[in-house]
Amino acid sequence: MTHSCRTLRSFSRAVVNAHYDGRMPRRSAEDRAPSQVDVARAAGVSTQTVSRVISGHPNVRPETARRVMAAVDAVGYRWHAAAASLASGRTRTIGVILVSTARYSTSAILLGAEGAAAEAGYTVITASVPQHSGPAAFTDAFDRLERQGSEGIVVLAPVGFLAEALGSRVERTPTVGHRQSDGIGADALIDQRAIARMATEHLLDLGHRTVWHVSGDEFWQESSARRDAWEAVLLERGATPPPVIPGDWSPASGYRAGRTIAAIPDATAVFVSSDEMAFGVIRALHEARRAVPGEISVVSVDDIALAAYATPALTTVRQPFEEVGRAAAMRVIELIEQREPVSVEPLRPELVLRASTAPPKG
Amino acid sequence: MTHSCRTLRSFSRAVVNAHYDGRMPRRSAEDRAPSQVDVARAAGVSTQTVSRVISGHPNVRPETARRVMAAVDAVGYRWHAAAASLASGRTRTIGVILVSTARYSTSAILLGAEGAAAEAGYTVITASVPQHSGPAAFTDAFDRLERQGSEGIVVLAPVGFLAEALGSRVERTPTVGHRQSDGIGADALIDQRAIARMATEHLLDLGHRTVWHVSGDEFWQESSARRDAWEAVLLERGATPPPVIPGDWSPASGYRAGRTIAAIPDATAVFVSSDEMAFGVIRALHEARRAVPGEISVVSVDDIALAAYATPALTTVRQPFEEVGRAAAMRVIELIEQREPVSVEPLRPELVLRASTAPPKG
DNA sequence: ACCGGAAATGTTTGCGTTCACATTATGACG
DNA sequence: CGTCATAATGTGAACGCAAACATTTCCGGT
Repeated sequence: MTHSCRTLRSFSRAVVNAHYDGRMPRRSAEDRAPSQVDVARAAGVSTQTVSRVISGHPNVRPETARRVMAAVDAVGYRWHAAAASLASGRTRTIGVILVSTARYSTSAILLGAEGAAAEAGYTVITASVPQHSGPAAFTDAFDRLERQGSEGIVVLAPVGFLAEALGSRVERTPTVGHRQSDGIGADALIDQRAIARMATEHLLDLGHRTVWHVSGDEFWQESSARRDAWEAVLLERGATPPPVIPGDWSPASGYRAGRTIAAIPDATAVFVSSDEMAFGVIRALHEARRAVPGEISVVSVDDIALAAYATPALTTVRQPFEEVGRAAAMRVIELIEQREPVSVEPLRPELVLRASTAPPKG
Repeated sequence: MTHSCRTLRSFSRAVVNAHYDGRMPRRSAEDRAPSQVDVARAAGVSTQTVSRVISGHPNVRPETARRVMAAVDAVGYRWHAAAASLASGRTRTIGVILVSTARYSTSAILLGAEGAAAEAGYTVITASVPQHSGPAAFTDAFDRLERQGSEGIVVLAPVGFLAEALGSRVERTPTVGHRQSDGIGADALIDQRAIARMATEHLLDLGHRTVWHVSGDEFWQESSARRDAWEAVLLERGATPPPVIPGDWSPASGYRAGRTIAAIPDATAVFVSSDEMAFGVIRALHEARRAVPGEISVVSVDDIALAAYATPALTTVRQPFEEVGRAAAMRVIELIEQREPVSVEPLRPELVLRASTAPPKG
């Protein structure tokens, strides 16, 4: 790898390709892969007809198509995506920006997006951004995806500064984020406030006087959205919102929060912003001999596969992650193809009742 | 979407593009995006020089490079990946095939691969395959990735039939699987037998007479590799291997297995093939009033974030998922660039001692 | 048999880049 | 100060495909 001209650093990072590594000799005419020209010759038709058959155009006689496909097999032809992109101006590729923290939700959303994209004939390329990155990392990732030809981009990282970080980029490349309030042209994929509302109301409905809250990583917009909604519900119902106990999505942070809660004598109900944190919370409570749900009820968010196998099994608000991914991908594709959205309904979270909540004692 | 010629179904699925959806008008000369020609004109150099600057070739005078980059900014030039691919014959893209089940390991490995690829200047495209798919789904995914220009492919699905399903494909496109025994040209990324060995020996060393085993989904080669090694260790140490209790990686299957184990009076130690299943096992044991690790020790595999927050905290054999992803990506890239492997060492699993194992009573 | 319109196919051109090779500038050395 | 090697730049062509447009074939209605 030879890099030249460090002085260029100050210029558009969006353009420079840093990975020069020697020339690649052009293949000689003999060992070149067969092209549509070869197929056309073998089938006795024009290259255009070959192109039409390959890309599924109508108006080709079945018999001709059959001949062409036979020729394809005979010469071992393989479609060349790059050439097609160059000629057509289309790549049928969407980019996904994800934060590089391994989590169930990450893979579920990505899988959903990939599936939906594949069904629509699109390919997904990914770019990851280190956790807690600043705006620059996001613009870099965006630029990388754009340079690879993404016709649209899904940002699976609802961070507050996204809209300003991306700036005018979102005008030339359709972009979808998690949330409407990102201001990047997408409808809300899932109503985070509804999640917090369902969780908080569930605890209040059970008879708890108030509900404590372990929040997620402040880096994520979900965290503040849920916190705000939780607070709003409490005020609405005449309860006093206790101070927020900060978390960062990790089980370890949940554990720390759990120790805090265990030390609060009159705490009887907690709304924890993720299942993983809830595991930590419950373990801390357990170690402090505070029974769940006997003394303290816990409701969380996500409904990961393990939620049902916590002790006690977690009552949680399910997020349809895969659907979120599907919806995001479908929405960008609609934007790319300038179609009307099939659905503008936000996805519905769902309260899954299990064993970690109960009415307060007495 | 118009589809024609169903009769073509029988021909190479590897070639046909099913997603014709009307023509896309070619953009007129005015609103066409600026190309290297425009930059060259603005900078007063040849397009070749522009190309050299953009792609980081050496042998360009710094002053010239600066002029070119200024022109790039001035005209708003953006590099066109497809055109470059066509001209150079290289796409700098690797494909990843993954099984569409959302799991921690999936995202961790993928993130690792994406990170390593990005560092080497490669882009990652993904194709998912439904869980429990037959060979056809894998070849389809492989073909999809190839048609998009993947220069190499990472298969994150160590299924037994991979080698035969992929057939000669792996000769033209460098392919890396999880395991050496895939026979698809990759070194073992992680030694599954070592995992089983560490887990089993740990329990035996604690003094247990024998070790029961809850296996993973038979679809995955890991399952049988671990089962074989577990059995081998037992025989080696003069213990009698009890019958395998089948699981499928899910917590629910672990729970079922746990109920089975709870009914076996003399079972004192279990090697569970994944942390998620271990949660299910432990819960079933707990419900059956069988103490862990008091009566029954449990050791599992993965060391997911939640492992430390199970009750009791899971003793488990950690798999370095992200490193696996990195190694896989680096290995394909080495194959693509025909370089010698930087390292052929398989990744080392690691036994993480926590609270779910103990010596047998008495 | 003739006509007209649609279906089927062919011809030409251009997409934006990099390669191979050609040429010109630069600088080290005798 | 001329001579080379080497660095720096330029020229022309090719990459494989689809768009646009041109042409031919087909077929139903008269």
